[in-house]
Amino acid sequence: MAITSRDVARLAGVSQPTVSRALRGDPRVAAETRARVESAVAALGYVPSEAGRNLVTRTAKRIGIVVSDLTNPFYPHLIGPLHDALEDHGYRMMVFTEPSDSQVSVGQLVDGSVDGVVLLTSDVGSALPAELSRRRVPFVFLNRESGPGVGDAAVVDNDLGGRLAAKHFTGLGHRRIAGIFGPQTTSTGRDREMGFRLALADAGIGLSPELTHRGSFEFDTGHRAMRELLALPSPPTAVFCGNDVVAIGALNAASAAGVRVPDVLSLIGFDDIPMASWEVFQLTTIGHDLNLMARSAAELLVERIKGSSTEPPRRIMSRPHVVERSTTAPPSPRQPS
Amino acid sequence: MAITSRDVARLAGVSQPTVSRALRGDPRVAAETRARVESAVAALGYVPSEAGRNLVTRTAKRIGIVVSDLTNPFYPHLIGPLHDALEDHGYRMMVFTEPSDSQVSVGQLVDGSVDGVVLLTSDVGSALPAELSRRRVPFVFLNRESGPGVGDAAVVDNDLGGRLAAKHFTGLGHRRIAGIFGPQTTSTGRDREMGFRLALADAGIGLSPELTHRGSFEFDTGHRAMRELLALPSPPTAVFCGNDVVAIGALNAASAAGVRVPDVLSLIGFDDIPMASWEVFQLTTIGHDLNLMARSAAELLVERIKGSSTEPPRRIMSRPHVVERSTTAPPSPRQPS
DNA sequence: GGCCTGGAGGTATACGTATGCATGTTAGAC
DNA sequence: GTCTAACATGCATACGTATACCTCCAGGCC
Repeated sequence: MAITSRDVARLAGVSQPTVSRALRGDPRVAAETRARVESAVAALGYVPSEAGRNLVTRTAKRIGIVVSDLTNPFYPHLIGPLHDALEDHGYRMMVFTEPSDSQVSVGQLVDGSVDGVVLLTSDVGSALPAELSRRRVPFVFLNRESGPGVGDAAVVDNDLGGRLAAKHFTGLGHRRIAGIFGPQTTSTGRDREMGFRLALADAGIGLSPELTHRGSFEFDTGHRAMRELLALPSPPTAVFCGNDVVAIGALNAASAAGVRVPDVLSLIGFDDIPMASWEVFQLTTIGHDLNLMARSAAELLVERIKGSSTEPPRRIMSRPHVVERSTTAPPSPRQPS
Repeated sequence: MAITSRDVARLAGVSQPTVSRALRGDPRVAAETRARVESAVAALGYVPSEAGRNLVTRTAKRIGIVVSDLTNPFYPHLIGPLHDALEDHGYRMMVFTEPSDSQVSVGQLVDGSVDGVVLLTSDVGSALPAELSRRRVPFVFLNRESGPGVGDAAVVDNDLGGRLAAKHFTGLGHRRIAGIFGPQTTSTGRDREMGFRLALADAGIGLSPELTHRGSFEFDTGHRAMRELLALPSPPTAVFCGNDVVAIGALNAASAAGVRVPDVLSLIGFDDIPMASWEVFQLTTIGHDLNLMARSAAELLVERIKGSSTEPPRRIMSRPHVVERSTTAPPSPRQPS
């Protein structure tokens, strides 16, 4: 039914392998022959079957992307650049969305249908990376990692980011400070919290349990936690959020409660997604280059695919910085510090 | 290098075809044999090569998704449910992102690497659907369509949605009304504008050029257009936006200009994405079931793949409704109507 | 003018799976 | 006890491409 290279060969009056060679740019085929093949290809509208090619080359030119939730506004900002970077290398993108790594059907990643995998939402200690290693399927962590030295990774210095947030708050004079952190089971959640806590401790400030919230990196996490924080007898004057999406949830809860930001409440997010700069938010945040991080992951993965699998893991860690907007200010004098 | 069904066969003491049959659930293989095969599979960690399978079955169990921009907050709300619906049918998802249909490399869609295609961002008159038809690659339009009867489609009644918006405005007493529409080259942009204009005309209200803006369905479109509308000597009291993302851009511009919504300005969006219900927006909008629309598209496509390609195109059109929140109110008495 | 070199393309085959057909074995029927 | 049918499995092959290897031919060199 479909047109094959054999049909092209017949029309061009050559053998099937010559068609293959002509199309792959093999220098051994004469210019005149190549032209004949190409016109036959055009005449028939021939497109090489990738199944045939995959089988013989043992290569799919496809990369799997494992991500837990596409509707979270954060991930598209990584997946977009990732798609483009992979495309530059001739790879196409297959998306696998499951609530957690452990629910990803490993078979789909090790059946040869992808040449490599990008892990966006792996938990600490996830079994998936180990499984991929065992099967010799190249992979790279992007944004999150499941542990040190497990594999190539493109991440931001989360610890430093947490510290920067803490210093920004303490520098403004805040002392009653809260955190709405990401899950302890994620490297981003854990490291940002750790950096934040350590830098607060340097300033002699502790983080009591009532001022500590944790949850997935979603709008609702920030929204719910902020409601609870505002209901405290003595609410915090400053809140650090695990990422921008959480911060925006918090900001909405504050807005709903009629709490003015930054007058009575300061907020810092993390990531500097485009939404953070929208006028209604003007979110002060810990920024880093998402685009670059995604491209770095693509580069790491492509090199891992090309190179030997025995090279030690590489880690590209970018440096975050404070992006000051309008959700941070000195604590209100009305509030006792 | 990799483990093949032949290795499994050797270990289980059967022939390669028996392994294939055992794994595919062929009733002709004895229970005892099946058990032996299965334990050999487990012992070797065998996973069938999908390239081999694809070649012989002429099927990839993969669906291509063509979308112009993943970072637009709207599309993930379709792609998420779409992914899940396709997965329910055993299909995996390949994402192709290009600024426009015409830049999608058609070869990647007709080389047998996908069994069908979902078109999310086709322009009116796009050549891609025709090309897919010609190549007998099943496809379905989701949200947008390139023309009537071109192919299966899951869409919302955009014309009705536009009418509902107009009626809501006129019902509140607005007479100086503006529109920030989507591109005329998209079915959603065109039909929403048409319905809106027609219903306004029914109420004896025209839409002058100065009150008509158009642009892609992005934040910036709404933002820029709203700035211009607010700079008019006599700004509109109500603005209908092509979709929620545009409306949120407009809302931000209004916020930046210190224009109070809905006191002096009413706004209506389209789609009712989750973001529309955030407290800082509380956007009145034309709602419909995005989840259902995505699932409908998946069903249409799967049936098209299974069935004959000669059946006439089917079109599932869902009915939108007004979701009233806090961006609409009667026009301010200060404003001369 | 024989020999060698290199260019151009053909021949044969492999990739890993699924399946039509042939084969062998066993049990049931008469 | 032979014949047959049904069942379980093996054999052969096809899917469409890429590539190692071989062949053929022309031209240059001595």
